Amino acid sequence: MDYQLMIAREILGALKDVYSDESLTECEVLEMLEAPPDQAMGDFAFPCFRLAKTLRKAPPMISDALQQEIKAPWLARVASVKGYLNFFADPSAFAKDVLEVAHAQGARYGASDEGAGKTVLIDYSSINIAKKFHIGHLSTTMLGNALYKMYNFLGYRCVGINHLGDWGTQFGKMVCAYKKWGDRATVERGGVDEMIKLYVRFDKESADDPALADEGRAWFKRIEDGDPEAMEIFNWFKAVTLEYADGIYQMLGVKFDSYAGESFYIDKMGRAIDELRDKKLLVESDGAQVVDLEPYGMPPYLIIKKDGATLYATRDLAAALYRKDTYDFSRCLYVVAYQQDLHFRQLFKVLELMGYDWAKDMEHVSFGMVSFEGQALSTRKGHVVYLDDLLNQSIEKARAIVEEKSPGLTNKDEVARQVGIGAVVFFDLYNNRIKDIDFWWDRALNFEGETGPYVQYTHARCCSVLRKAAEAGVTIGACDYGALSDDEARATVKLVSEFPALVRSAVERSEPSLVTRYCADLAQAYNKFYFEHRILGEDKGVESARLRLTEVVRNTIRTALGLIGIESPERM
RNA sequence: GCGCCCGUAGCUCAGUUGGAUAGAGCAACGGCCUUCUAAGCCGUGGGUCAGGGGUUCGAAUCCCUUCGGGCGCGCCA
Repeated sequence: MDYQLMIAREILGALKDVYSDESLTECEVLEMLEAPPDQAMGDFAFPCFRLAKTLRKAPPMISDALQQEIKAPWLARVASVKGYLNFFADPSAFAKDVLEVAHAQGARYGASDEGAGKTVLIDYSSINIAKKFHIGHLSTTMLGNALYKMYNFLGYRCVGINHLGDWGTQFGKMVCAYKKWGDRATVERGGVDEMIKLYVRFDKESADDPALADEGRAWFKRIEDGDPEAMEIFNWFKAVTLEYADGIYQMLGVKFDSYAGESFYIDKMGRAIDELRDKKLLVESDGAQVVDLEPYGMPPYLIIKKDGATLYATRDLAAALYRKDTYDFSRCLYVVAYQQDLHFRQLFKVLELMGYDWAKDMEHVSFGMVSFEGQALSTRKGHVVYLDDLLNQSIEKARAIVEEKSPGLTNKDEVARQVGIGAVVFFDLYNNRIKDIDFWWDRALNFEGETGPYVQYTHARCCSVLRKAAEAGVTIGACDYGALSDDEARATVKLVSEFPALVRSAVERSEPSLVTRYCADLAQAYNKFYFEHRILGEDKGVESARLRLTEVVRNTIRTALGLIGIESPERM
């Protein structure tokens, strides 16, 4: 039963009976319902202020009158307070309702098939070839991963795309450097680090050797022309980078359906350019071909350079067209840092000017910058934190704590990995994505308070209670839901009831942090409940109800953590 | 110079899209394990919601403005 809907109907009925007012729709009343700031004030609230105008009565008079009129067996009481109509659900009936539904749906609680038949494209992580994975790449990777799982949870078909940065003159330089100074075995052994060394050396030496720079450009030309030797080296570099990245993706539990990156669109740009030309959108400006966006208050979108070469923007446009043709998406998300805000506004506008109404289905899911101890990240200055270092340190710390607190565990390595990585991912997804993150080791590796380990710990604690119950031969029988009328249980049940709506809200706003916060809130509510109330060994009905609550909380935490890409160990 | 974003407790941040007394965590101090995991729970202190004006019954939230910070503004990606 949907309490908010039932309450909305009661309100509508009372409005009709008392004032013969039928100006509000069910939907509008539902929208107006809110939660009181304090649980003691009720479970749901209806502010009567907006009605004052149409009814020409003071809000407190309206709430008083409506309060007199509303009675329902599933409502413990209705209070009229300063213009608010506060509804108290019968705690027993409410708990029964929420927990039985959640229990019945199990791991599917909160899920749906509302997205059935629709496809969502998510462009995230999008690493560059021959570059290391550092903390600056974590947000796009984990945000995209979370959105993928969240949309999936609601029944959408998702396509995760790692739009590789695998095109540009720098790769000519790299191949050139390899030909000059590199050898197969060294790169094979050193991987990406070795490629970077080659690139740095090339950069240094070409600075005062124009001939070398030309040579680099020539090698890129060979890549463009599909020269076998150049391609072999280039593709090999790509494979090595992907293998390295895959190690990190595996640690993070991240997967992609496509690795079609920039190079994939090289032969697909012509169509985009032709189309722009046909639609008379391409104009010449200082020798370059651009789409004029002046009427929309934006700088021109550069499609072809003076020298005839294409740009990143050209490939992004080609990619958008290709993706729509190939996947017929209903939404297409770009999980990219906010620096590229203008670029995407331009891209979407150009698509709109091309006459594609699906431009409105595209969204730039932007997020903040990462700095390290107050300073901008800089690979060149060595002012970076590589992701494998971060994850490994976190796992190491988790391992030490597991060793100390749970020496008897048989799967310490697995738990340390789950907790260590969970801490990092939770930290990354904890704040609104638009916030900049200043990375400090002690913050990222904090395992206390509102952190991943805290939530995982609560999950393990639930598991432990349920395990103890099973070991003692206790099963969940008829529940005395009246036993869940205390403040702690009510708060916990309320949070459980809010989970399905919360997931939708997180998807609507492309904001996984809502789920992260929710995990912390639910864990906190349960921990308070756990501290105040004995679960095992109580009267059968009470014990059953509390076990049911414990089981549903465990499931909900596991589901919620799963949505943001964090595992839930059963012991820790 | 122009555009976009941000400014809430000492620090990091929430704040249900305009509602009731602005909340968490960290840090500090004090308390709680012979009973279900103390990676936990409770308590104390801490606020001109950057400043000013406006709209509204009602503003941290919307509008204007000033200040402070970040990012971006053609041949990189």
